[in-house]
Amino acid sequence: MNLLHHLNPPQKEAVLHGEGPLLILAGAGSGKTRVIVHRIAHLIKELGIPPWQILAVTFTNKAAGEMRERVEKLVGPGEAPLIATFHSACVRILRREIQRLGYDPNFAIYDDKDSEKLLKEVVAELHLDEKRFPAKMFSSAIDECKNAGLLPGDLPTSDYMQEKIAQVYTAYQARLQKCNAVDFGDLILLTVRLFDEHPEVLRHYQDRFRWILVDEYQDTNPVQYRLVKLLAGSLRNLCVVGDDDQSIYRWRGADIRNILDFEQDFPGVKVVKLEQNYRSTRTILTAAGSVVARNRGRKPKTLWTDNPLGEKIVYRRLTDERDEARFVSREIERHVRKGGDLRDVAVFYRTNAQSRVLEDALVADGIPYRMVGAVRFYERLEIKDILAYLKVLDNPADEISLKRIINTPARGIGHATVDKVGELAAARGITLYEALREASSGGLLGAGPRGKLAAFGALMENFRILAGAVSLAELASRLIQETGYADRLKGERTPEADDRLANLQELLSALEEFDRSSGEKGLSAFLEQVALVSDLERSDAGVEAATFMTLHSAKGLEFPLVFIVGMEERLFPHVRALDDPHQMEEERRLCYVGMTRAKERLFLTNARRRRIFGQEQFNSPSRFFDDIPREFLDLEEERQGAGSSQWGTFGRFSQGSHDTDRHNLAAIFETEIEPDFPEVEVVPDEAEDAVYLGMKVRHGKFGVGTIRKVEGEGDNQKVIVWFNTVGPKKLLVRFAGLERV
DNA sequence: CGGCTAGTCATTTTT
DNA sequence: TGACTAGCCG
Repeated sequence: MNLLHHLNPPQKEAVLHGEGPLLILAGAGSGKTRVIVHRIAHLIKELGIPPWQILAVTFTNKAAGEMRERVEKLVGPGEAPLIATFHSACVRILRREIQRLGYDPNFAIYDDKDSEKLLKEVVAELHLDEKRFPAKMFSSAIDECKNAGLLPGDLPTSDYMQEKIAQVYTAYQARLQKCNAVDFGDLILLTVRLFDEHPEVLRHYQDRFRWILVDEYQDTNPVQYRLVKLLAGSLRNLCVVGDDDQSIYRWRGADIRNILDFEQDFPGVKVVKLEQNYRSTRTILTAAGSVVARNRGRKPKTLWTDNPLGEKIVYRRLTDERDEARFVSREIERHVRKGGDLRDVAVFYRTNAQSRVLEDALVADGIPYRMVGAVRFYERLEIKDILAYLKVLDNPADEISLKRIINTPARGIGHATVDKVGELAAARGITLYEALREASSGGLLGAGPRGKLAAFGALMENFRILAGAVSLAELASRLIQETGYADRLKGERTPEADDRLANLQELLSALEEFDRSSGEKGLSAFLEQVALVSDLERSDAGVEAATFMTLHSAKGLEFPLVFIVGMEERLFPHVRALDDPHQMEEERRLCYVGMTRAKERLFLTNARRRRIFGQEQFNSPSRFFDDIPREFLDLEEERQGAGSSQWGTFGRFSQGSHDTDRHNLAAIFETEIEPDFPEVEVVPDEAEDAVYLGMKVRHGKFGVGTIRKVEGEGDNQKVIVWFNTVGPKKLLVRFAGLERV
């Protein structure tokens, strides 16, 4: 197979580049992944590089998975190199080497919640006032430090606050180490520290990974950059791919300078620009480009496309957010009526709070949707509880998990008891788990608590023995039963408790699957996957439903039909960005990312009036409209033949005089639109035999319910179902996938 | 221990 | 406005 066959000249150039640093500036929709995948295949198949000498790094598991799949298609199954996220690549290294830094190889990985809990304890121990020094503040400060690659000793102690942060950071790290745990930031930072402090280890990995590729390079933070630079060493076979215009994670420590200054940092670098877009219509691409073109800190580039001009971008200013949602819902319905597929539709918003009213509207119209990044499976209470048991079995030093389960379900071990054991542990310099055993025999506690601790200790010891003997699914199943966790939930007899039980069942299925596919890799491996993957691969990706997500999670995706809602000043761009030019540039990039997700049709909407935190707001249209050439927009007023001449002034506004101009523009954008989209009139029809009043049905999302009303017939038939969990829902029978119970 | 209430806080969140 | 949480009381 000819690897170069379907590549354009710059793509070929990037694929064929040999040794030495390579920077690929890949605009939106320019075939970036295609280039990386082909480059990897080229290294292996043409240059004869052994796959194990190649390391490809991405930011998400999803991206890594996709890339691996595509590489395997080119080089054959099992022949792909290590393609991993930054975090999982680091875990791999740390599992082998972390003893050099004073941790055990079975270290736990704390998520944000776990580490904040630990931080709270640290703040309390240092007798700091929680009001003046909230744990959250330290949490983000420490996170920033870790992103920047700073150890506690690197912090300036000039002012009081800095000093406190350094103090808490130091104590926090000590506590983490005592728990034999690391947080997300540590995964990267400890790896860098390992390389700094143990040059021979670094040399080993430099020798191993001779070819390195980094995807989404614009999102790397300074430690990640340092890590990459260390690994690339003197061979400098480093290929980074990114787009400065799509850098939207500055607030999380991503440093856009990593990509802007790459050429200075790696003299002699080969730079390839991928500027042909294969995704969007010319209208969409040009409009998006004009929004981001206003930014100062960007690499000059011009995206172009051979695609047709396509339809105009629809702009609508609606009365309020509910009206806006109904508009979206109606347009989606129209798309479906024309024979369109719901999987082609995505709705993006700036803040999660906006999703709710959209959900309501789609539910009311019976249009199925799925929300990306909503409640994560592994973050559910009951799942975290059972996982905490597993974590203690795997790593008894894990104090946070131990404290979580010691009285869950309730077994009469209160705070006072735990505190006493904690003091004992501190005094003896042993772990809480070890102190447990001592306290359950010594004279520290009264007979009651002592007995309860002893019982808990015995329970855990039994499970530890069991853990070595049975499968993970079996272990967890017995854990759920024998700790009384299941009984407690069953006793509640509420829909919520039933949900929880169902979730636990799902956890068991995930464990079974892991037992089957991973070949006895064991508890540590499973917990690691949980920590790093954060969500269960849900099989609903192929379900016919519209997709809702924040603009941030939209990066890397594409849809034929895209809605961006809430295009208003103070919402998008967000209020917090209004007085910070750097943040404003990021908002612009975010807008660019959102718009360039659309392949064929783009809808931009906003609301004149919006309730935010119970407050009415009247926001003018987003300033991003200032930069979209007027001829690319479909405004309703145009159809009515009004006001088009006013558009001559469009686009001339300078950033400096924004506020007054804003009002002019707002006036221009006030378009005559039906204030309301009334509910569809429907004729009840009870003769239909597929569904009937009073029928008990099950819905994939809402569970079991009873049909209270049937409306319409054929494709448009709707039912109102009274669900046990969520109450009444109106559903389109065709889509609801109702199952008779 | 657990259930309630009053007070707080509200951008985005790949791992 | 509404979701979450710390702290109090039964």
